[in-house]
Amino acid sequence: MASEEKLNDQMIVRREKMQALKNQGVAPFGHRFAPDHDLSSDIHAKYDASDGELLLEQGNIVTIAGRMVAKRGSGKASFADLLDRGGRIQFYVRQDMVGEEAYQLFKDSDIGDFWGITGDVIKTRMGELTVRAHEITFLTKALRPLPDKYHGLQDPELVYRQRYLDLITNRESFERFVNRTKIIKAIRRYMDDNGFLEVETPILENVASGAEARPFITHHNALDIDMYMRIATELRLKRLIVGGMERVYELGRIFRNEGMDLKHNPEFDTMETYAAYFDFHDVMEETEGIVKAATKAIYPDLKFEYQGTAMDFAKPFARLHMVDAIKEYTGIDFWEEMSIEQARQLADENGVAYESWWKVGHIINAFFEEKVEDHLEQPVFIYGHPVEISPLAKVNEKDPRFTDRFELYILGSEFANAFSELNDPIDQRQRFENQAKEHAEGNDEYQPIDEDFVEALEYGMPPTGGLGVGIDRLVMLLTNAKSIRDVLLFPTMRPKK
RNA sequence: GAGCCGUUAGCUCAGUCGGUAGAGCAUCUGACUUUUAAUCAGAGGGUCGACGGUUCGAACCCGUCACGGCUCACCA
Repeated sequence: MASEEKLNDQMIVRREKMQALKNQGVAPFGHRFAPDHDLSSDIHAKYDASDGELLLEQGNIVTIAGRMVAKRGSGKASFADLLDRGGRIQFYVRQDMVGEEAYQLFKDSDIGDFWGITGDVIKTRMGELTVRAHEITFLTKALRPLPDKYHGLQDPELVYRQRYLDLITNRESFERFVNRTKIIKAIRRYMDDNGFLEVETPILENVASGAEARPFITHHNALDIDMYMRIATELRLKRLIVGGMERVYELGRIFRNEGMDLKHNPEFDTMETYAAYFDFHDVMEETEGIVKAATKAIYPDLKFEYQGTAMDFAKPFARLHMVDAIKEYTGIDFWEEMSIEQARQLADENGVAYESWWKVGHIINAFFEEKVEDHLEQPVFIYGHPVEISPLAKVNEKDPRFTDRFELYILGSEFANAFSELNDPIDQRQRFENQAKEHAEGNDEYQPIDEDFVEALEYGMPPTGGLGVGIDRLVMLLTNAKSIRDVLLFPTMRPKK
């Protein structure tokens, strides 16, 4: 509480200035102000190229509002920078133009205060586009000083806890969040344009299923039952396919009670899409379309850099069977039928660790993750995952060891996971039961049996292609962010105490 | 969860061998009617993350804890 916090010299001075404003009849926390529709960025766009003398002749009048983020005062004429959502623009206040009283008010104002400025657009001697104030309106007092105007806010803890300060002082961070929104809007537009219906399904669930992850548990008081925060939207959306919606998607928050690091936050956004009559090849086309539409929103030519690596999304994305990928990078051929003993021997020989309850498919997956994943740089669809690690995917018609599933890999990370959905209720029940068995044998991340979902399948779900996309990961890639925390406005933090 | 690193003025950061705390920005006073991290002259501002220990003496050495960052493990 501020009342308990010790005020430093600057906070005391600003409170005194606030009182002085009140005494003069100026509201320190003002009311409505009507800037015209031009933001600082619009003014730059319109006039940056114009000649200074021409601008003076034209006398273009603008009204802008924003936070004063820099101030270069002088006796009877001052320059300052105003920040609005379009960016910064310099403004110029002269005593002989705004009057003595207003000029004194301006001189007494602090960096961080909000001003409304009406004036003409000019260019200074140095050629900087500037709004020369005719009238200034004090809008809001800042009672605390802003972070260093040159370095911005650097302390990562403060960047995440006090994101508003990061947004004020670090423009690239502000732009990144604007781009996040552009990416998400582009994805939604792509889905809408392709006949998918956006839906919303429950976040509070009685069974947390649809993925292998530990859920958050919460409690509903009136019903006196524990509930789970959803870990996926999968099983709800498939019920809607049973219900005849045919093409649905949901883009929203899911929650997993697991570790946090550069790529993981306990709450994060996914998009899942389901299309009746699609198989996983159709979903690959769809996925490529989504990723390219998202990329285009930021990089129209589909070329960009991520942390120094050049990425080119203009070309078609490569497609590679998981077993072929392992063969390519290790020479080991898992197409050959083998016993669990043989698979374990290969794992031992190649330093791949495994659990006692693992089957051959788990070991194939481990080879992929340890020997292949890191080498995948440009976008590639890896398909044909073993059935053991794909409890919701349809098995391949020709080789029942593998499923009609794919994941999109870029720069060693997974960006999408998709498959021809399992629509056989008998098989589905069997796979849930196998998962329950794995749980008993030591896998603590498993899919609990969702009886209600199996019942839905019994009514008949058409052949369906499903897709899951990690939205935050995609935003990281497209905004050159190293940490997931840099694309989340308010990442999860331990309480400050 | 483990290992390593960090925490000093509002912000960004120095701080030597353990000897009573420094800079820039910001703030305050004064000067200045085209500045650009404005400039010039002066001034104020600190629970050195918290607690404990060693020592005549601790920002500095040791221990515990808190918060954060990175790496690893698990996962998307």
